[in-house]
Amino acid sequence: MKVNEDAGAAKARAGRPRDPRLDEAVVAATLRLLAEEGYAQLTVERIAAQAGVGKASLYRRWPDKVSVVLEAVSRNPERPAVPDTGSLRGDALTYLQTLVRYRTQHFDAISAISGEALSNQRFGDAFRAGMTEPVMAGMDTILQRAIARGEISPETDVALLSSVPPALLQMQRLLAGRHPDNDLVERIVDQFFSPDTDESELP
Amino acid sequence: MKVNEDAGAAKARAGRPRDPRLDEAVVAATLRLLAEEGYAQLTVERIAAQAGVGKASLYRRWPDKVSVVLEAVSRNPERPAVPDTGSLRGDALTYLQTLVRYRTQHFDAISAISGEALSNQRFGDAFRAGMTEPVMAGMDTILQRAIARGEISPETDVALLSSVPPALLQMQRLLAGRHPDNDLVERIVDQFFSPDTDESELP
DNA sequence: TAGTATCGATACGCTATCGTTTCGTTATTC
DNA sequence: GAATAACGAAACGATAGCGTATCGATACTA
Repeated sequence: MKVNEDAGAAKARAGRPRDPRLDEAVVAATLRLLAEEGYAQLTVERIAAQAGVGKASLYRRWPDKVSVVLEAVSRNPERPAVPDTGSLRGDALTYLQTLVRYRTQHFDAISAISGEALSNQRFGDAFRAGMTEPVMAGMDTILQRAIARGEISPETDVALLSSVPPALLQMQRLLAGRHPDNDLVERIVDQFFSPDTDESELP
Repeated sequence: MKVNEDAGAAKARAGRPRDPRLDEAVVAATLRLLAEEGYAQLTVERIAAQAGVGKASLYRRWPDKVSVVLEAVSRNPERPAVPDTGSLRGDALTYLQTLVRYRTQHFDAISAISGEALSNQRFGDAFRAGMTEPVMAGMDTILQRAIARGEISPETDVALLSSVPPALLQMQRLLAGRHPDNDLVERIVDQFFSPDTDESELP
């Protein structure tokens, strides 16, 4: 079932080879424009100009504009390691602060296409690939460990609780118009990931 | 400081008067198209056709397409009364179930412009007018009452907790692709608006 | 050295859609 | 009944943006 001589080897063809840095430049430019100006303002010409790339090179790699956008937002950039500080509060704080620090632009770009995600299958899949996978998976791990330690009830709705940080970070961004900061992360952790600060179990 | 003869009275002019039902038809059509097909697919021609209205009548009322969209999403439709069942759990359950039942389309329309809200001032304001005002205000009242009754700590971050239901309902809509139902509302209420079901204060 | 594929730049054709205008008709005031 | 303004329908001009094609230059294979 061999596909082609160079399908696996990926080398040895006549002509000038493609510059792999152009792929990255286009993706980065797309994310930046999406985050800063929104999907409605996004044009192929502006992506190419922002990336310092000719339109032809872009269309050599992707069949149309939508495909560029979908790949850009569903690519998973550097994923922060899930911390293991020994407490739910510590883990959540560390993880969320790292996320906020390194992935603000990516979150904004995802938000910029969220409107289309409701009515368009491909955008919905890209939204999930860019949001669920990298964010909620980490929170899930953190919560499972907290349950194993006995910090929170085994009946905790982990899936629901995992979606609280990304949902609130995005919502506060929309409501307040500012990027989330460490203060907001602390409020979220205090309210939702600090077992029993005000009620019980003080031994 | 009189503006015009009929500015306040709003009547008594020559010629056929405008039909106020057309305003409603345009707004309703805009919300429906936004919710079902997204902002990127929205055109003036389709709004007019969906509303059964000529384009001229639309442009007689609004200066451009953006203004139509902004008015449609920031109008506040029927606002459900804030219930007073005597418990946080009962209030939250009743209020959120009513919201989910009656305002799903409006929420989806708001989501459809949320991408633009990040990068465009006017859309940001419309998002807040259509989301913050009608939803979080009700949750705020419910939580203040719960604090007064002693159901939850006075140090509860009310603003943050108020934003959990709309944020989670929208997020789950994006993640799961289905409209929120009573089951999801119950999970949210169980997890975030049911004081101390699994820890303490059983007398 | 010949052949080929990529590069940025740029011109091109095509389509979609905005916002305007015109038409004959209808509702209201004077 | 004359004047006026809104009504739906439809044609219109203008523009923006997509995706393609062409250019000379460049980088690689054979």
